[in-house]
Amino acid sequence: MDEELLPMIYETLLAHYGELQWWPAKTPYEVIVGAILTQNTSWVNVKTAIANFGANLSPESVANTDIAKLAETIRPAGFFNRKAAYLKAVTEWFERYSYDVFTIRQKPLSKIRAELLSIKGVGQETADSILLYAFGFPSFVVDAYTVLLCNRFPVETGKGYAAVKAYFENNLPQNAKIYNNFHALIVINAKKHCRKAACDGCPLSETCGKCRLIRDKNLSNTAHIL
DNA sequence: CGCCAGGGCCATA
DNA sequence: TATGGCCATGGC
Repeated sequence: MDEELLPMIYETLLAHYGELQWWPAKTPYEVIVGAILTQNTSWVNVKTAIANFGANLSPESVANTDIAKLAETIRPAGFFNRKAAYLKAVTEWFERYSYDVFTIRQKPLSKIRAELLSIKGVGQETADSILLYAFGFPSFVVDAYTVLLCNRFPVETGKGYAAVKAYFENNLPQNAKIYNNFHALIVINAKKHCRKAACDGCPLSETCGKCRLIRDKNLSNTAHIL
């Protein structure tokens, strides 16, 4: 509908939080591990699981770790039996490139994305998170917070992961740095303001449908009292 | 106590 | 293609 709405949301969040250049991880491989572990799981639990690796958070170490022990290491992240198998699978894929991010970055985005999607345990969001945050490809990440945001603004993205992803990529410059920041900003802001009725102080309160709803309700309550 | 968190797989229709 | 059950922990 409004061609400028999405860029406006981005600029508003950027002005409020600044450049994030995100993913809380020290290495690309740690991004990969985090992307698997955070599937339907709070980041607090993921942090605990990652801390359990100690100095063994490397693809070589994971490849050489017994899967039962790996599962025990990541236990706090939940779904640990499945995720241990997923970590093994994605690490095997990474090994095909000798754990070398530079080599991967020379390949076409579409090829790497297809390979990631063929790995058991790597769906679209996880694939895009890895592409964008571990490797720096311009591949927009759609998550639950992104859909939440879209539902509260008059943006006609269409339904399904691919449609939402395409909407963002078609209405923003195709730029990894912007995709990186925007998704990070969406997550940070949603965690801070979209839970319960925590719209107070939300930088998007002027245009967000839910923020406006709550504001109008409060106004009518006040008016009623007066 | 129940709900849910930066999903994805698999069986079923 | 589209649901629904399942996986599991920890914070609130």
